[in-house]
Amino acid sequence: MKDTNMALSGAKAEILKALAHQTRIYMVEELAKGEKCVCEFVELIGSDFSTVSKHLSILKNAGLVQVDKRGQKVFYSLKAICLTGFLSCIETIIKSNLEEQNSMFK
Amino acid sequence: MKDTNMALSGAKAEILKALAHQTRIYMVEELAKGEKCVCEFVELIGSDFSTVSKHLSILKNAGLVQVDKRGQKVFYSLKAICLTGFLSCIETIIKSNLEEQNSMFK
DNA sequence: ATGTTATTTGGTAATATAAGCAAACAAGCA
DNA sequence: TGCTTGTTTGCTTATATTACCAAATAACAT
Repeated sequence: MKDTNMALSGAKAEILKALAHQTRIYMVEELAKGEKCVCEFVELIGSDFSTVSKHLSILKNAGLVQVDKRGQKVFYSLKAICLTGFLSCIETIIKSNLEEQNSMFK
Repeated sequence: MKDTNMALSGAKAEILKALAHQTRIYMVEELAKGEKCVCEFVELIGSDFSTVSKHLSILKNAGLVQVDKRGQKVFYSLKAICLTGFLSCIETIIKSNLEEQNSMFK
């Protein structure tokens, strides 16, 4: 095992882990449409402030989103724009998986 | 919360979870160079057959890799080609994160 | 001052993931 | 038959993640 390569893979895994959660993917997809404040997410997702805030800080710490405080509110927006193409790759995979499943029943 | 959107995000999360592990990212990156048999991974990673086989089956079940049995050996190759661009997006994020950390000490 | 918006910490409890080991099982090769 | 290569299951142990609740703290607005 080449330690340097494995370490790099580990760093990449940390970022992917930040994204690999139903709620956080949903957040990123909502942010792809435009910035949102925390209160909007609280309403949209239906969890309490504490939970929503934790999810957002995980995305922030991974460098995937950025923060802008304006007035009383805190707005989050997408920082890593390439995430959009990223998620469309995942959609391609999901479609491909579904097609294979369907072809098993023909 | 819109249930249909959340369900889709959940499906995407399942695929990302399959990838969000140091060893499995390393495997995908090795497969990006070309196919490899299980025995090669066992030597490369240094875990036993059981562990390596489990990781590969997680990638296979997520639809990220495909299998080709030839002779005594089982060869794995990358199925979702878009994963390459995928991982380069992650690298961009890592570099960006490092630059921000560095600028904090100037 | 008071209310709104948000973050962070601490605690509990449930669930998920991971690694290693052992062993059973299967397929191809000599 | 025996060897190599894999897969799968069962088991144990350790660690991580998640959700929720409560409470302290902070910034801004009225």
